Amino acid sequence: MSVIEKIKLRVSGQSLTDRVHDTVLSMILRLEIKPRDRLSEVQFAKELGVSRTPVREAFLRLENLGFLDIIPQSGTVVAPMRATEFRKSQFMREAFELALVRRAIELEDNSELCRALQRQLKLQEVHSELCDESAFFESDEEFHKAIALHCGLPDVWPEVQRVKMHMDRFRFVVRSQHEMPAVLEQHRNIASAICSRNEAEALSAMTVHLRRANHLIEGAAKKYPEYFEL
Amino acid sequence: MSVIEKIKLRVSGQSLTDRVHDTVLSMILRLEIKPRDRLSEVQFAKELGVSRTPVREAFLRLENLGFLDIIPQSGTVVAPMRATEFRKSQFMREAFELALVRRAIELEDNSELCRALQRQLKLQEVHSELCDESAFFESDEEFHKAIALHCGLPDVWPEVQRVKMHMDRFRFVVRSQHEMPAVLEQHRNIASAICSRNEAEALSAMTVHLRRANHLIEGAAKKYPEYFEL
DNA sequence: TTTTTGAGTTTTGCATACTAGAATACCCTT
DNA sequence: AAGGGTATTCTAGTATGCAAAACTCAAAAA
Repeated sequence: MSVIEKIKLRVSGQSLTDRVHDTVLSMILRLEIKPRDRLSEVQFAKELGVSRTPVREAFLRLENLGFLDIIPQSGTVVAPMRATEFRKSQFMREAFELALVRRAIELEDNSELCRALQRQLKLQEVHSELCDESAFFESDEEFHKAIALHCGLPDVWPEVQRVKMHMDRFRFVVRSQHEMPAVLEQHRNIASAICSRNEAEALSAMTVHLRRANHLIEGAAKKYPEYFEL
Repeated sequence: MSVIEKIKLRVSGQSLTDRVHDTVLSMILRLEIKPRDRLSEVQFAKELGVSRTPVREAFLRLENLGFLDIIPQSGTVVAPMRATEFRKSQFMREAFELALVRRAIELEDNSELCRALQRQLKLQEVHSELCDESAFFESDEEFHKAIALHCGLPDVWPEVQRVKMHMDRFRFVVRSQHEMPAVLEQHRNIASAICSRNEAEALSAMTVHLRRANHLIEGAAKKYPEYFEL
């Protein structure tokens, strides 16, 4: 029997390939299909009511993104959470976001950025009090996105998002329910340091924020060894 | 008549898709097919003696990489050199390589890295004297690659390479024949600053190096406006 | 002269059929 | 019962066929 019970095309992109891609990616990130789970092009095609072609093209995209391992003539599996992948993503995200912070501080007029950050902080206060995790998560993204956009680098944000997805996948396994207040506090530190143009402080605060879940990984690897590859 | 005269599969990867991908990418980077040139899946399939499928899959990969624009039901064109793409790639490469330099300097034992850098410098001296551009280019890559590898981040190098390709495409248009001595000098500065663990100097030298071609872009855009999209 | 419209061509998107290789199951041998 | 070898059954890789959207261009109408 399959690992999949019932699937539907979730997102309505343009092409079938896009929709299948978004659907499968969402399932991977939410751990509805788990690392090392075996996938089958024909099975997904049947479940989704499409042909193999868009499924295959979606799988190829997901392999490029590092979420699937396609073994020729053999099979396709959800990529295990690799220590190397984690280190790589961690490094890349730090490199991006710290460089963005530096730019944000060099900005001649950062008032608009500061307003945007404050707006998200207010939202996060509310979401934290209401324990609305998904809304908090969304505002979290907007917070980081705002920095990229106001630096005049809107194209960089999708790239940050790309590596962020991998980190989120790791973090999803070790998610602690009540980390919203801590994250909010870290965001406050980042925002205040940026707006007061304190570079050292801003870089430090962002580093702390981005590394917050690092020490939890090995615990998760012990708890779910079948997900990991170390 | 086609923009393509005679093509052969150049690289012998594993799958046909891989080979087509490498072939077309090489043609794009060498400007054998030019920005805004119209491509056709069927035409390439015929020329290369394969079916549409591997060509299509290669095209999709190249679209993801940002080298092709696929317009549904209309056509596929080589992506023009976009100012936004240039800024993005420039930012990303700086973020990566500066972060790598920081790590290299924090390395407890960087003797091996320094030896590797010196080795490439020696090679570059020779290649520069012999005016062997392609060999110099190769050693240039190895120089930057060495930094990533000796930081214990081998997985990051392919990512650097990925954004580097875009920059190289820009630089190919504005290539000045006799820049090898200047590049060699910049490499020397970088290597000596890294090996003497002078962080500020190393970052500055790397920044200068990575930005060396920036001011030439607008000239190139005037000379070949049909390649660019500003 | 300008615009429109419509037939025909070309394009990619998607579906399906086929091939070759890898994994597995099964049978035969010992 | 265990081991080895073969046949079957999966898989992804590739080829091809079909459909629908978009572009071309010429002819007709305003």
